[in-house]
Parts: sequence; C-alpha cells; structure tokens
Amino acid sequence: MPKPLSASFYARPTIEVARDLLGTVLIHRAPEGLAAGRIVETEAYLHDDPACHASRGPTPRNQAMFGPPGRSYIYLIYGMYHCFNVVTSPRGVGEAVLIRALEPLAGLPLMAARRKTDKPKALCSGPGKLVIALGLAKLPNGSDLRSGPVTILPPGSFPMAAGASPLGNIKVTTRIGITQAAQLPLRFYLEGNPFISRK
DNA sequence: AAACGGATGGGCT
DNA sequence: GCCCATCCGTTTG
Repeated sequence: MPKPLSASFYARPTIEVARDLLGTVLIHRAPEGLAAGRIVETEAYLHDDPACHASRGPTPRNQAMFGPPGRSYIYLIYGMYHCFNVVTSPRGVGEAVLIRALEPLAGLPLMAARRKTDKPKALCSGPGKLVIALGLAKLPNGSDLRSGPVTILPPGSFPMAAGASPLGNIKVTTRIGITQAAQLPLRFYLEGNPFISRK
C-alpha cells in the first residue's frame, strides 16, 4: 500500500503544490467501495487573490483554508454541487488548490452509478463531477488527507489502469468560471490529457 | 459546435 | 437581494 503525500508536500507555495499535484492519485475508500483517479487539472487560489474565498479574511465557511495544510476544503457551489480543495502553504495563510479533473483509474462502476453515466470521460471531468464520482460531498471540512478515507498518493504508486494515458507536459491557462482576477495564469493541466474539464 | 438558460441554496454586502 | 471556483438538456447556426 503506497504512502500518502507527506505534510511537507502541502506546506509549500500554492502554485508549486498545484503543479506537483498533477499526476498524483486521489482515492476515496468508502464503505460502498474504492474509487480513485489521477489528478490531471488543478487551480491555485492565493491569499491576495480576489477570486479566493479566503482573500477577505476568515469566515465560518472558509475556516478550513486557514487551518493546517494537507486538509480538505469543501464547499457548496450553485446550490447543488460541491468543490474539493486541498489546503496548502503554511498554516494560517489561507490558500488552497482546487481539484478540477481526474482520469478515472479504479472503481469505475461505482463512479458510474454515482454519476448516472458510464462514459469514462464524463465521470470526473469537472470539479462538481469528481466530487460526485468519488462521493466526497459529505467529507467533513478540514479532514486530514494523510490519515482519513480520502488521501492523495504519489504519481505512479497506484496500479495503473489498463489503457491509462501517459503523463504529458504541464499547460498553464487562466482559471475557469471566475469573474475576479480572471486574467491570472493559475490553472494547470496535463497537456493532451482527454479527461480535463475543457480546453 | 456553440450558445443559452434553468436548477437550487448558502454566503456575504 | 445578489452572487456565485457548475452541470446538463435544449436550442440554434
């Protein structure tokens, strides 16, 4: 069984963490079964960045972002979906990385049942989709991603699914779906990967 | 292929 | 009361 990413992995500048998370494996060992996918798309949210929930100081919703790195930050968006983030940087700064897309690796039938589709490219190709596919919506905010049922494993440490695509170069673009600070180059994805949310 | 609008509810000015 | 770090079905070109 591979070891989850260390606490020191997350306690680094958020842009570095966002880039280095590409190729790692997000896994949820739920009572219903295991589901896992390779992270292929991320976005960085910085403390002085108007698009970041933490940029205007702590509130009840965003308090996990000010806690220790390597914990979850999950929030409700548009009344019906959730977004899953990993808290980064030294404790108290208020930064995180949004996980935007996964390449499904394990538990595809379970993902298909949760998502109500069995098309592999539709399972995890968006932040709301992957939360549904992995069953992350009810994970408590601030969950430790080194010890809980939801963890992130280093690249290549998980048995490669048949036909899984190779890792490409990292491409950088502006972030998706935001209005504030929309010009900042803080979205990262594996170039050519068919499982990203959009080109 | 792209554009559009509806669903749906908590957070914050 | 307005604003969303979204998704999906429908319409339009």
